[in-house]
Amino acid sequence: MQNGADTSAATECKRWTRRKEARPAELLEAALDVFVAKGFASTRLDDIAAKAGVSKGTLYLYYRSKEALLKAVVQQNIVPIVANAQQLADQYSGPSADLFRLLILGWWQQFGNTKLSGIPKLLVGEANNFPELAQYYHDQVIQPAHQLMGSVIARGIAAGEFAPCEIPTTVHVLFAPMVMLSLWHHSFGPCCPDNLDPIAYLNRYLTLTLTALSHPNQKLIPDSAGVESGQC
Amino acid sequence: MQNGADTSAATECKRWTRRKEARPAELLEAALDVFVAKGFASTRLDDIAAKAGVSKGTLYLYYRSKEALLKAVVQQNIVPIVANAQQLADQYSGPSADLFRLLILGWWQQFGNTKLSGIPKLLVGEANNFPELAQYYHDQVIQPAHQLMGSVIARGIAAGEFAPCEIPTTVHVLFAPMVMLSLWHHSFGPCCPDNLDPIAYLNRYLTLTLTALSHPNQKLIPDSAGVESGQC
Amino acid sequence: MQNGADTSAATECKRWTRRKEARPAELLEAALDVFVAKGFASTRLDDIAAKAGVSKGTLYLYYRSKEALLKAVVQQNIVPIVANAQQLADQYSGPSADLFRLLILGWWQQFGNTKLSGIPKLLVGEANNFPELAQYYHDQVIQPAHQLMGSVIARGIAAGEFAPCEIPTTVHVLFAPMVMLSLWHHSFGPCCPDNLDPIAYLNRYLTLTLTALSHPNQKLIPDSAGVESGQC
Amino acid sequence: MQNGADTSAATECKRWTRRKEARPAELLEAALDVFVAKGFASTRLDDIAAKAGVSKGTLYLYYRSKEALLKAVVQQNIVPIVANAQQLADQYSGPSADLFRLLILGWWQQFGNTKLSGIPKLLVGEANNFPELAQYYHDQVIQPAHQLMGSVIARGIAAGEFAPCEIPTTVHVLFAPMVMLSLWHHSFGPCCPDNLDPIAYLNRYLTLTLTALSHPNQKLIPDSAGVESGQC
DNA sequence: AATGAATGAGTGTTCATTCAT
DNA sequence: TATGAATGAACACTCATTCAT
Repeated sequence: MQNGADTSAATECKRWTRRKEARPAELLEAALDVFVAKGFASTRLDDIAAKAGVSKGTLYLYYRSKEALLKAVVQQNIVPIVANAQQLADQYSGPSADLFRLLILGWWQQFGNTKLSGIPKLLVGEANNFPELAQYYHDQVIQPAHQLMGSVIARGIAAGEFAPCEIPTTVHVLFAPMVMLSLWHHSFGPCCPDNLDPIAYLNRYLTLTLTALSHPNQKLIPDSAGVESGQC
Repeated sequence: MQNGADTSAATECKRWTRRKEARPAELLEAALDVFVAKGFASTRLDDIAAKAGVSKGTLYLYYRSKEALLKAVVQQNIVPIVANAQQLADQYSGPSADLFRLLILGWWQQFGNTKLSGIPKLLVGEANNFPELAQYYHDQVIQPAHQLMGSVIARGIAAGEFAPCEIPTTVHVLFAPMVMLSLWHHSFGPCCPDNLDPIAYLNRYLTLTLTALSHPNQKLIPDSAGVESGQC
Repeated sequence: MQNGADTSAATECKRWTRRKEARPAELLEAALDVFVAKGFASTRLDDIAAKAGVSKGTLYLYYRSKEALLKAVVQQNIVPIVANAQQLADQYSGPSADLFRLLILGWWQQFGNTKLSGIPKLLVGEANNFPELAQYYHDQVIQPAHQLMGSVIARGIAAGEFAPCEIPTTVHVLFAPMVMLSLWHHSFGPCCPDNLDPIAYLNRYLTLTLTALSHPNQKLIPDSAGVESGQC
Repeated sequence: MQNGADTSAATECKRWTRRKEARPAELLEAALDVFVAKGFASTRLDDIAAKAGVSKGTLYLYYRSKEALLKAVVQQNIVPIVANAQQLADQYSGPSADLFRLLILGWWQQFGNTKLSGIPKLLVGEANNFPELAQYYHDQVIQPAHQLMGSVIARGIAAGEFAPCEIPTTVHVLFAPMVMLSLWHHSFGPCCPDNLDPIAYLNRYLTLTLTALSHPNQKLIPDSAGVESGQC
């Protein structure tokens, strides 16, 4: 339970009053846990209610439907994080590589190493079923996060730290390993003995990424190599 | 019922024979389509049957259950792919960077640019519900694929093309963007206007990756920076 | 909660006192409205509470259950009406046809043209579910009302104004159009463009009824015509 | 079970084939029974299924929803009846009073004395909740039936048998006792000891009605009497 | 081999009722 | 007295699975 507070005897006695205010957060936390563990469709509202220590009906006092619960989980937990990171970047003066590293490590501490890291799995799985939610997540999280990483890279290029490159695509590529770390943790990770060490993974990621960014692009694919798009 | 045609006895006979043998593959293809589009839980067997042009009961002549169908979809489609790639690598002689590039482009043509690319999304979403299946996929696909990429990198290091590095973690990091490309295509991609161009993505990925691999690692994170693992 | 006004202590006090006494009546009025509009089962106590401007819990301070509320609605509203009519009839001296007409018009003004007219629909719909309530309504309302109309007809026959007839059955027949007017108003009426004009209906009803009552019965159905009862 | 046929040994053996065709009718009959007994909202689909001897799921093979079931009950049972009556009237030559009587008695035998007589109660109770259904019933049943009765009265007036009158309103008034007989049967009737004899009721109704129709209207309500419309 | 009618367990959602405040 | 948060039983509806044909 993230929040270690909440339990001094003094506060405890105002149980009823506190409950009412705390309930939504409690429910959301339980919902997050179960959604992440089972996926959206396989989650039973009973499970969430049980985990939150309330009856099934209580859920409906706070959230209109199962889908609304999922939406709330996403909205409540995700949006603030990107804003923090943006602020950090705005105030930072120093080498862009350091800023990049700082942001990645911050991501790890505030998101990746948190139960919140289960959310991307949820959304990837349900994006087709709830396009509106996917859109929301894209607009509120992915797009700003990409924006942020892009601005850091641009900053580095401007300062001559990084080699010039096409930024949006670069960001897409460089974001992938972070997201995959989340997904792995909540999908194959638990199944596999060769458990991935996230710290080693992050260090390696940073090394590779910053090495790549700081060297001029090699001409690696001759123009004639012709990678062409197909169907699908 | 799927076609009103009461065709001639002759063709009827041949078609039936062909049908019988082709059935399992037809069913799996239909299942793949629907599973990928809706996710496991939201897929109705009715939909798969309808798409395959058979009755719902027929599915059970070939597959014991919905879960078995999912397993079959995965097994049928995935296993062959890695073997091909391994063979290609074994026979290749030439620069490791070129081999790397070849494998990535092969992956794109045989998997990423195919409806098979929907499978990772499926498995990520259901790994917790079907650990056995996740294990299977890990053992049969992920592990061999990582093995392969690892051997290519080792080959490059041995030849002095790539800088020495810790291989397993590097592979994890470098595989991530490929998988994410699949996932993106089947989750957020359809929702978002700034549609990602896969070819540009792959080119940028190769450039960044091979640049990083071919340069000695910078000391980017001072030992004192202390990234420490937490809970979760 | 229903109004933001924190009025002065003085009025506040008076209002509260008044409120307390008025509450049951207010609740019943709200209940009547909603029951009539939606039917018993489709009525939510929330709706009644909201309409009455109280919390749902308050309803239970005054009425044991939803069913009790329905009973109270019926009891509170219906009983007084027949008594008034009976009194009117007792005091009346004059042609029986005029008395008949007076009673019908009184019925219209005090009941038919009132939200009370929604009650018969309620009872018809729920009679099977609440036999005790149906019994109560029959004993307290239908039976006395029939009694009254019967006495008026008997009075007319005794005075030679009406032709002799079997009274109880006649009353049943002659009451039907009145009840139907209520029911129509609260069922098909609102759906249909050819809106029934109640006044024209009542006038026509009176004309037909009094014409029929004041003429000797024709022999309309030969004894041999044989209408025989069946099952059901 | 209305239809005494259906059960010879020969037909019985084709059980499966026959079932499929017979099912909808069986379900509708069960639905009619339960709906009439309990009202729409208080009817559980389980009850209908049990009464029909099928599982709950089977209902959904034939009817999309509870509401659709109600609609089907109404459509299947009601519409044909009016058509029959219209045909009878079209072919009849003879005194209009006799035709009137014939139609009323036909109504009794084909509808009033049948479980179908429970339908009006249903519709009156649910008209507000399903306006579309009410509209349908009005258009398909009430309106044609009124039309028919109106044409009979017009025929009588034209032939000099009946006194001239305003027909639509008259029809409304004269239809009421028939409908009420149905409603009574399925609401208060079962609760009350003074059980109404339908045959006596019908005879009395016919006598009163035909007496009224065949005499010139008395001036019963002086113009000054002023029945005026009010609120509601 | 193929069908599709039938099943019934399972789940999201509603709502009358209760009770701590 | 009044509240409204909480409950939990109840029910419509779904869908994987079965099986007589």
